[in-house]
Amino acid sequence: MDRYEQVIELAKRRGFLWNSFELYGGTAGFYDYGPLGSTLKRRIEQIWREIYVIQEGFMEIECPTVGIEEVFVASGHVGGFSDPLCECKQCGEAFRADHLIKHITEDADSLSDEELDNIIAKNSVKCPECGGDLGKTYEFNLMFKTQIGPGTGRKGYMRPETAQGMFVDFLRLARYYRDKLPFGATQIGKSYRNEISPRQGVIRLREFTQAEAEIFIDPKDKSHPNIRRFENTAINLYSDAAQDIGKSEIMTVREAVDNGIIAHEFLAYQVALVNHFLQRVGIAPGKLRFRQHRKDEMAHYAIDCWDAEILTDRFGWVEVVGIADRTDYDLSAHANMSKTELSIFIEYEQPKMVEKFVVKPNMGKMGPRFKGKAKVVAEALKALTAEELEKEEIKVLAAGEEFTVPREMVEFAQETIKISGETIVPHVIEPSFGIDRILYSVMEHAYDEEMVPSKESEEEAEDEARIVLRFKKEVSPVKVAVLPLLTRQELIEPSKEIAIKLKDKGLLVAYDDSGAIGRRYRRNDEIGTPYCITVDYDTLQDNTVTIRDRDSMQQVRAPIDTIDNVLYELVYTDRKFETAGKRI
RNA sequence: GCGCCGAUGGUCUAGCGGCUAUGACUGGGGCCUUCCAAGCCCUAAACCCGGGUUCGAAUCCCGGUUGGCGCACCA
Repeated sequence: MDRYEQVIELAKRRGFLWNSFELYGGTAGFYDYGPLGSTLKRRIEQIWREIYVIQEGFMEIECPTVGIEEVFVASGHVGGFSDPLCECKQCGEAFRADHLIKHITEDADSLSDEELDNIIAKNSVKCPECGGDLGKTYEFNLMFKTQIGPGTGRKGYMRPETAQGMFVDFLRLARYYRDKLPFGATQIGKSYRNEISPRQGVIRLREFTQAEAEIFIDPKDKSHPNIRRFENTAINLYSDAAQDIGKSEIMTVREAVDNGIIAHEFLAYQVALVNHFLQRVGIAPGKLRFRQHRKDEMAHYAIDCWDAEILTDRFGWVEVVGIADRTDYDLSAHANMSKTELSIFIEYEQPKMVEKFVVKPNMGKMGPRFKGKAKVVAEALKALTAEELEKEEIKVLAAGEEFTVPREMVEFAQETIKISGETIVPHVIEPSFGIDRILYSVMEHAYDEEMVPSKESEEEAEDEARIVLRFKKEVSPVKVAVLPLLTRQELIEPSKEIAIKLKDKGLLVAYDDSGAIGRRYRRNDEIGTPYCITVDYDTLQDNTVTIRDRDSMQQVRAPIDTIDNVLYELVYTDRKFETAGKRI
């Protein structure tokens, strides 16, 4: 049993992850989050929100998971998110049809399926594997298609990423942020991709949770106002160059920027922020690296792109976050599609005075003379020089026709114009998180089997394994278990009272009075509960209980009346366990 | 999508033509129990689905579903 199997087995058994639709045999690529999984996921998302929404100030929005066709035509997903596949009739191997004819045509990737078939037939392209005949080319689009409304209603797609919602809402967002760059918006939600063959459990799903931020910045200023926060943070970088020698390198953010390893300060800040987030939710720092996209794997419009990768036992390095400078690609694409300018007006610190040659055709005179052609003639005039405009009879070519314009119909002058700013299309910095993958990684990195001496077999000295999920206290689904030492009414009653007190403090509490105390400790270790409170007979004498620490199995004794505050501080602040009570 | 290998209580598993289908752990109820999976009693719980072969199928064959691995794919 490898680590993956151990984690998945525990996850299934204890209510973290279940195969969806199991009752009906299940379907690949879908997972249910059970009671603990769902809670764990929410805790991870909550930390994400704390960092991106509260600290960074990128407000969260919520857009539909179904999108209309235009959105995904603009984003390129309708055309580009599918691949033309064609299969060998003999051996069944599937190939990218456009790749098969790359050596024959130049623009192979822009051809239709029919055109691809034609070229394949004309050049009698055969299966590269076995030489067999190739079948018809078909498009495999990775988006789930649906229909909006009844009948022949409008075409819709399940969104393959949450990002488009933020781009589509750009103008509204810009207004919300009062037209000041940089600003950003975030979204946490489900996205859908009809994967050809989803595998590897929760690593590749057909329905998955993304957390994305779209940060809009000034293309001419990619510094970050708060870079000092991370300047000296050391990060494990696996740059393009480092990949050539196959060894990542730990360096500070400042070094990475100064040496041009990360394209610019703003992107470097985002890389550092992701690093901070992943470690806070419990990813082992030694199993985390940032890999730069190679020149040939990066999207053509992107300036620089880094993937956060986490080392897992079975799958090796798994990509969990992508951080990219996508330039103005997305906004420009939607601007073209929607025929709406998606830009921001940036005011200069000092208005610029610009000398400009201005041509002012007198439309009141030109209109009657040139009728319907007046507009094109006027446009043509604007392109002329002062010298040409000074002639008595101005000859101008417009719409393939020569027109003669009398001098008095057009004025021109050298003018000084005040320009107080300019319109720019912001660049987009996009950190995009795969929450499901992060959740699995958090579980795997938290999973630990520890050998502890067994009480019973002292002579044989047979140790037994203690399974512990060493979650960060912040992310553990259950924060504290309350356990009467024995199943006796006089201990049960005060235990339940303590549980209520802790719930009132907002802590997720488990109460358990079945079985021997040791068994209950182990049950809670297995789901990563950081603290157990035990009520014993001393409690009835002096109103104190024991608090047991999951990682060290040490106990302290603390009074009941402040137990809720103590637990809260242990879980959510830096308060040390040793300070929680008297060491036993 | 192709190829190879698997699928038995909640979990892990035995069985490989002839049962009332092993066993362990877990779960529930009870007894006992003063701090790390103790003991005793009781109890619940499974042959992935559909066809076929056979007197008889958990077992053999075919198809499907599903899981793992390899290939392809992975904006």
